[in-house]
Amino acid sequence: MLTQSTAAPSLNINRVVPGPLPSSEPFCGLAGHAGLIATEFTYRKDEEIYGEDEPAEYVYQVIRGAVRTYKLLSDGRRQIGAFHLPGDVFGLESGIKHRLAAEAIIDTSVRLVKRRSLEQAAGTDVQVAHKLWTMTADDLKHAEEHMLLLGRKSAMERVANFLLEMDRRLAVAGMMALPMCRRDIGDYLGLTLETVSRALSQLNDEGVLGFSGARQIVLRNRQRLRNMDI
Amino acid sequence: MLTQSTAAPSLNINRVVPGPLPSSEPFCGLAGHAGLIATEFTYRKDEEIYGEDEPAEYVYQVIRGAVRTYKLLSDGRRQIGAFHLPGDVFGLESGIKHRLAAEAIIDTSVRLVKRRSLEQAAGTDVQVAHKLWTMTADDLKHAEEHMLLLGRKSAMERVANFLLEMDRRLAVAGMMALPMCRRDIGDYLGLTLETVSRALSQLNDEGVLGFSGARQIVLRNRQRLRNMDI
DNA sequence: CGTCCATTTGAGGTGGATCAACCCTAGTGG
DNA sequence: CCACTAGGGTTGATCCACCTCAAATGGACG
Repeated sequence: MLTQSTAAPSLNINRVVPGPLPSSEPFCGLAGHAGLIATEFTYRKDEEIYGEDEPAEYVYQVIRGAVRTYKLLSDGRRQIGAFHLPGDVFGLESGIKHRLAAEAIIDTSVRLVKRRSLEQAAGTDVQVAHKLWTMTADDLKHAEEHMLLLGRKSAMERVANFLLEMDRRLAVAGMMALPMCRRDIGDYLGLTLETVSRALSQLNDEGVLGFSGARQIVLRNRQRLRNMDI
Repeated sequence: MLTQSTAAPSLNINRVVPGPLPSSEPFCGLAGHAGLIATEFTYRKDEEIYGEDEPAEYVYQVIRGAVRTYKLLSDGRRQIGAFHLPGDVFGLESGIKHRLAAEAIIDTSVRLVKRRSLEQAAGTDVQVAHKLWTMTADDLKHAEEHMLLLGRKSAMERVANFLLEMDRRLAVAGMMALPMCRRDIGDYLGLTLETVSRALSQLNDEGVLGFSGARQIVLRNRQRLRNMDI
């Protein structure tokens, strides 16, 4: 129900587009490095990129589209840990396995490099090693803030927080086009999709935001949202 | 109410006991390194070790006692991110500030090293750099599992999870002596202290655990707890 | 022995979940 | 170009797991 992947991505060899790393914004400042070959890859909407506990062979960067990483309980309950948008790196592990699964939310292109080559580079270049550390530390910072949200914030505070986060990350010209559905938002915020929908409707009624389509949102009063977010 | 620290720890110079790092289990394999000086320090119950957003000048390792790291909302709601027990490292940041506050839960001794000296060591030694990364990655793994707990698990599942975690980390001879109060447990699990108490009472009634004092717990049926934890 | 907290237990309230229609819109095919 | 359909989104009604408020109990310590 939650995952509708149709084929193991590793089998879609025909979609692999190898190439050198571009010198502009190259995997967050990791490229120009001996032995770092980036490959491009495309996933369709809802396609699995990797599964939980799968060997972590690659590190990914979103080029176009959006990705959700999540954990599942045996009865289907899902917690989305993060949404990854163009420019974001995901799938970076210091251990041997991925600890969350990853799926494309919409049609998505990623750049990927072999984790092994990244670790080799880190073994000879302390700058690469430092970059790996700070990327993981940034993920930890996000997780720590999200624990506070999940453990202690009300539904409205969570939704306000989500809107401000997405506004910051993907608004163009004051408008954001959300790639994810209400269920994804709920599974990110520890709520049901109905509760998310009700909170958004209330914010619309209060004039804090405006819709032009369920996933096209414009924030009209960011300060009110910041006050809600505490 | 939540913090009853009586003095800034940096002022308690009289309690500083400088010394070289012992060669056995030395700061999780980081010592024996040029320029890494470890200092010992003691905090009383409920004393603040560092505050949220305070400059991250030191990295700490618990020698004896227990530490909670947490975030606060402006109205006093608290989310404890982790409990740190003897051997655990905490306060390691790649950025300039601590993103959670830290307090001693009971009288606690820590070993501390200057974060700057650790980063210098990492700048010349890739093994140190790698160790910093894996320590942060371990914290991230814990945070990811805790997000699933906070976002999607029931009260009983959370308490079962907590008991198994503490059993693993601090049980001696099948018995655990919890250093923290019910409020701390609640703020760790995103519950109230009453809900924690009721769950523990129910587990006691069902024979899954036994008390010998409110904080002295023996698990009698770990498998039942594992099933509850999903 | 009395005081002070921490903990337990009880009673009742509520925020968000659940269950159930209904609606809207994009995509499809005639 | 429009009718039909399916999936996502909204809204309403009801329920219940956990919270809140309150009081009793227990244990540690002077």
